[in-house]
Formats: sequence, C-alpha cells, structure tokens
Amino acid sequence: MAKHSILFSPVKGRRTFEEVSHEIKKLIFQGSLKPGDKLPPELELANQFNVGRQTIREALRILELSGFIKVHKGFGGGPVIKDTILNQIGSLYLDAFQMEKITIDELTVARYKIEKMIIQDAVAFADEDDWVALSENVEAARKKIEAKTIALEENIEFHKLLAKATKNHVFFVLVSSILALLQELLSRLPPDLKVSEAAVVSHEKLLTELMSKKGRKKAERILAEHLESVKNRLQSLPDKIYE
Amino acid sequence: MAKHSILFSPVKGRRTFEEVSHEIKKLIFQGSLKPGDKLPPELELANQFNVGRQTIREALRILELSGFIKVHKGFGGGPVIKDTILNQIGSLYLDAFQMEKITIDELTVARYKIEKMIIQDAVAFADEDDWVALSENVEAARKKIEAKTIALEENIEFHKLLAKATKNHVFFVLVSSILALLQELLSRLPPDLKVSEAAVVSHEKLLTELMSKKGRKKAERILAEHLESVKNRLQSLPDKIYE
DNA sequence: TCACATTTGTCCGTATGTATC
DNA sequence: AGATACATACGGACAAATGTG
Repeated sequence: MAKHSILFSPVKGRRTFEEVSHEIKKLIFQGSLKPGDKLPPELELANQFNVGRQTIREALRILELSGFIKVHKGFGGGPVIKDTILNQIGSLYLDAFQMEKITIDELTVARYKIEKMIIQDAVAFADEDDWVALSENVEAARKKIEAKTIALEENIEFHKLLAKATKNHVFFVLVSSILALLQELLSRLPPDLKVSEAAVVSHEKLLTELMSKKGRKKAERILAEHLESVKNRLQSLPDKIYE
Repeated sequence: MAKHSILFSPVKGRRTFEEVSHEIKKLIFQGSLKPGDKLPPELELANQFNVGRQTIREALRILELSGFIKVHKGFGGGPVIKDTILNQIGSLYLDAFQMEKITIDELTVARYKIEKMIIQDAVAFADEDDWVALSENVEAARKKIEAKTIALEENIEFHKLLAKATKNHVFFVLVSSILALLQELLSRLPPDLKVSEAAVVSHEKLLTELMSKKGRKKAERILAEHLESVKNRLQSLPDKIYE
C-alpha cells in the first residue's frame, strides 16, 4: 500500500468498458502483451471478462483510437497489439490544429524552431548508432528515388531519427506527433517524385554538415530551406480538411 | 468541387460508426455545433442516422475520447459538446509517457528548452492584451494563495498565456498538451500550498523581467529555477502510473 | 421521502459482411 | 468456389443513474 493514495485511478463512476480497456492497457504496459500479439476474439474476451459483447467492443474502440491495437476483420482476424501509439497522437493533433485554425505558415515556423533546437542537441548527444541509422535512412531513400518511387516514409523517418539522437524522449514524442500530422497533410496531396527527391537531397546535405560537426550554421540554413519547400507544397492544400 | 480530389477522406473500408463520428465532427468544425450544445439522445441519433444504437454508442466513444463531447447520464443527460479538445491530448501523452519510458528529467529539460524559445517569441510578439492577461493571471493566483487555496489552474494557465503571446497557434497547442500531461501528473500528488505559492512568486518575477524587455537573460534563469522546482515535486511520483 | 420519466449502461440473440483457407 | 471464423451491425430488453414533481 502506498503512503498516499496517489497512484490509484478513480474507480467511482468507472464504466465497465473503461475498466476493460484499462486492464488491457495495463497488460501492455507490463509487457505481458507485446506488439504483434493477438487478443482473443470479441466473444471470448466477453467470456473471459464476463461482460457483454457491446462492452468489449466499446473497450476495443478506445484502445484502437488510443493507438494500442488495430482490429482486423475476417478469418484469422481480431485485435492485434500495435508497436507505437505516437501516430495516434498525431491524428488528435490534426483535430486540435483544425480547431485552433493553425496556418501552414505557423506550422513551418514552429517546426523550424523546434527542429533547430533538436539538431543542436542531436550533434551534442548522438552516438555512432544514430549516425549509422541516419546514413542508412538517406541511403534507403536514395535507392527508392532511383527506383522512381517516392520516399515519403523514409523522409518522415529522417526527422524522427534526428529527434531520437537527442536522447530525450519528449522531443521524440513531440516531433513524432507533428510529423504524423505532416504525413496526414502530405498524404492528401498527389505524390510528386521530384519533390521527394529534393527532400532526400536536403537530408543528405544536412546530414553531411551535421556529421562534420563544424557546419552547424550551414546545417540550420539547409534545414530552413528544406522546411520552406515543404511549406510551399502544403500551401496547395484546401483550407478545410473536413470536406 | 476542388481541382484535385485531395480533400476527400477515404471511404474505402470506412465503418459505419466512423462515418457517424466523422459527420458529427464535421458539424463541430463547421460551427453548426458549438460548445455547450446538447446532442440528441442515443436512440434519436440512431433514428436520425438510420443506424443501430450500438453504432451510435461506438461513434460517441470516439468523440468522447477525442475530447469533442462529454456524455452525461440520467434524466436531462446525453452528449454535450465540449469547449476544447486539447486536454484530451494530455491523457494520450500520459500513455506515451509510459510507453516511451519518459523520465521526469527529460520532461523538465524539454519543457525548459521549449518555453525558453517561447518567451523569446512572446516578448517579440506580445501585445498589450497579452500583458494584461498575464498580469491578471498572477493577480488572480496571488489572491487564491492569500485565501489559503492552491492556484493550480492559474499556474498552468500562465504558461498557456505565454504561448498564446507568441501568436503562433502551434506553440500554443504543443505547450497546452504538455501542460495537460503535467496537470495529470500533478493531480496525482497531494496539494501543497507552499509549492503553489512558490510557483506564483516565480511567475510574478518572470513576468516583471519579461515586461522590462531588458531582463531576458534573467527571465531565462527564473524560468529554469521554476521548472526545476516543479521537477523536484514530480520526482516523488511513483514509477508506474498504472497500478 | 417517494414515485416517475428520461437517458445512459449493459446484455443477449441474430443476421450480414469480409477476409482467409 | 465453398466453408470457416471473425468483425460489424441491428433490435429488443432490462438495470442503473439522474433529475423532476
């Protein structure tokens, strides 16, 4: 028993489906349920928790929206544990950004300032593994471009790897959620190979400057130009995302 | 009709309850549904959308978790539109916090760097209204302290007002979501009048320095000390938030 | 305090759609 | 192509909570 009752979640007024989703979350946090693991089908979950199917379904909706599971239909389907919940935060940000009437310009400015801060910490704290991961990323992106396919995932991943190199998980979460938003927005534009290639080139230059550990100022300039081009691309989006 | 078909959300594989929640979201974004407005009861929603009640309930779960509505039980109850969805992001961050094994230390460092960046923009872009709002905030907090009650909401609000003064909504959303997480964590600690008062004093000093427009360096130092004390308070939290 | 109406919360039975074998 | 196993969705029923008279 803890000294104070500070670690108990409120039970009063807790609905059954909240109880169920909380229990499953707990198993995930404890590591009993790992990414890729399959949960039993709804009917068996209902039996095991001794609740109705509707209750299970509402619990699954919560877990799904929170990003903990993905539900597959059909034979051999059912709820599967996902590997990250960060993308889900991004979609909530998308709603928040819509409600706060955020402009592409504000997004670009904020992203530039935050990522500028991040590359400072990245060069300070990155280890060999980080540089390898970043190099492999631009290499993979380059190969995709040469195969005439766009490298959206790799280009997004590049910025996540930078954030990871700071060794601060908060930056990683913040950048990941902003990037999830960005990916949402970019996915609404028609794919463009040239734009994708330009991004890869920017990343290559940026990485070179960062690794030289002397060209931080130049790296900042490359970052600014890179984000500006993304911004221009975003400008062609319609104002309202919800039709 | 738009030039490209980029503004259509995917309909493929869209489940009915997603369709319903999307429609209601749309009404909120359009302003047809404003905060405080009541949605019809589940059964009538089911009739209006011509779907079953189960479908409506799953749609409501999504809207609830996303922070768009709050559901009240009993007579005169039903779904009510909320005024902000930002707080909801905090609880998702709480999950990410657990999943990504974020430490109090990382949180403090990240918050300091981001808020440092924010006060730079705040002094640059704040107008008279912002300074008035900030002054009124510390005044209200001071009065609460003198009445021997803690000023948690005011102290959280102070940092939101700073972010608002940057005139960049992205910073506001980012800071709001981090603060929502912070509030979640602090609410798990027993209230402490002295700590709350110390925070108010810090805010007063910080504001004075910012308004003098000369003491930015000093303001940064005050901010650092202030966040450090919040950090020390958070250290007493148990490791696992989920019991 | 006591009914009473309203609305959410929960369960069950059944039917349909869908992906895999 | 057909059978299987699963999610999805509908309708009806009752319990529990909540505000009203």
